[in-house]
Amino acid sequence: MQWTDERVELLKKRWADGLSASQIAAELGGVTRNAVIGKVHRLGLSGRVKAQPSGVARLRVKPAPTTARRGAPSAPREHVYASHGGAALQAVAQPQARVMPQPRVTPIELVETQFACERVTIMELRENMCRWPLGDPSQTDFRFCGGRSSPGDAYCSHHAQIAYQPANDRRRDRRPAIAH
DNA sequence: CCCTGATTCGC
DNA sequence: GCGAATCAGG
Repeated sequence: MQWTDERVELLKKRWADGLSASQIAAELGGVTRNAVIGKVHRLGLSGRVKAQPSGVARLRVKPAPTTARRGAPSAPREHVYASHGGAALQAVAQPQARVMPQPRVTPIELVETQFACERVTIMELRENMCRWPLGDPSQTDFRFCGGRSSPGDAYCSHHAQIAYQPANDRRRDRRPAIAH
């Protein structure tokens, strides 16, 4: 694939939108996230507006000329960050919690977490995560189980058991009620 | 492990 | 210029 003007423009836009490199790569197609990141750097777009904590410029010392080749794991690159933001972190003192932590337990959670689902949002859902729905898809608190599933499989082992329950097994209610 | 961006360097 | 391999981090 080549970086046509159109693709570059879309890349710029999505990058400005805050999408991750992998997301952009998926949208563009034909490129990996590495390609996207590489291009971003070549375009000089790197370093998205990340609330620079203090006035400390994120200076990066030029790496000393090294004899180590790419991929030499035992050749430790010297740490080159001039600042790690330590001062800025200290400046942000944690305010005392004014409100007691509350065990917010909604009825839905009572029911749905009985099997310790990950409860991921659709954005967090990945290929190898269980897509068992939790709750009302029209509500904002709708989640998916998110448990580990074999890549390509819709559900985790637990929910697959429910989903693919053979019809002739249902006769005498052998399995626990489908509560979740 | 899943992911993120950053960097190097052979091509 | 491109991007895989790698690093460093969340």
